Amino acid sequence: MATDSDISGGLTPAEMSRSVGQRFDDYLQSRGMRNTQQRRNLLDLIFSDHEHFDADQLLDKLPAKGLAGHVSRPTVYRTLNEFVDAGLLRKFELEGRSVYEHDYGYPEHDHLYCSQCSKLIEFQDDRLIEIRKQVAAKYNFQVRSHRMIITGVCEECRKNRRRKRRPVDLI
Amino acid sequence: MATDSDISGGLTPAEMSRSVGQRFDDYLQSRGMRNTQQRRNLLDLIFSDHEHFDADQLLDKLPAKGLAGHVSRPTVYRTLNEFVDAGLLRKFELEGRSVYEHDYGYPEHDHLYCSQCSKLIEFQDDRLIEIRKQVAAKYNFQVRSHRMIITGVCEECRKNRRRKRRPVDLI
DNA sequence: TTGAATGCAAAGGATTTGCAGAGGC
DNA sequence: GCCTCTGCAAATCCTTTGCATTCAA
Repeated sequence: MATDSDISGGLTPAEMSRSVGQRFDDYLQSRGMRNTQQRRNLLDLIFSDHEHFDADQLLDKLPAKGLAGHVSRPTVYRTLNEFVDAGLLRKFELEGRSVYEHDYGYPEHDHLYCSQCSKLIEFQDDRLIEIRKQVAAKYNFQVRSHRMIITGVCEECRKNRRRKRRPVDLI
Repeated sequence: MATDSDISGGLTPAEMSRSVGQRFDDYLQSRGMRNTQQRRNLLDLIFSDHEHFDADQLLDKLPAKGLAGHVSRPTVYRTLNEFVDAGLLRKFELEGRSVYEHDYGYPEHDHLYCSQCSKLIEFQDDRLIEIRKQVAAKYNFQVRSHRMIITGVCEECRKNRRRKRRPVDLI
């Protein structure tokens, strides 16, 4: 395990995007929803790489207002919820914001979170699944999912620690 | 392990409140801050039991506005941050809100979260600490803390599942 | 007395919603 | 053409902040 690329399923972004697109089409079909330009724009943008992102970061990556391909803020939020619903994205809370990552076709994993530079590092450890299984059995709890986040300081920030300020603040 | 009472340190609430009070006094002293009526009210209320809560739930437990012992909303928020700072409370995010639980004198643990009734169940498993240690070593990551939440449906809600609606919605 | 803390009102940031017009199917 | 979707503006929710007053030390 487990940088972002180590952990991926082995498909190219283009292949991934195609199969994700099919799944989303099915989702739309089954609900009588429409395959709009905006939904396609967002899906393409999101599945062109494997990064974690929040709504604002996604908006920043979109063409500016007025340009072709732009999508409004409310539609971005609405569509992100649809993607989660369709099983394409997973959502979790970090520092009061919603953060999204690929779900469909992407192996289950957890995260290290650097509180200095806000970087998320993925890791995978099967023992977590074993533990959650045992705990669930003990409490007669029906598991849907889990989320483990280890917070601290990443390797890079440890090296750069001449000052205590965040790199972000120094820009 | 581990209902709330199983997991606790074995002190009575009164004993706990006393030692927590001392720690908070030290915190205030060391920063030239004042031991106000409002801070005492909140500390007493919070450490009279071991429940998880958010700011609104705490406000609901306080005497109503106008009555003795009431504390305003901004002061509640300010004081909760102080308690976290002082190491008395731990804070985490759930469904977009900040949730608080006892930290000082309370063993490290993780949670099962019921998505139907919003109940939090505590559990403790030392293997998680071992895993986080190993993962941290692999990524040369300096751990400060971790948080694991297993989401699903609790025993009670599984039994009551004649309807799919939340108990909350039925009231 | 004096600076810190409180309460009020208002601001702030993230996200959602009502509605009229645009656009899939 | 019908009905969904979009974009706009405004609302909502949670939390924080500015400021005059109150109060602990």
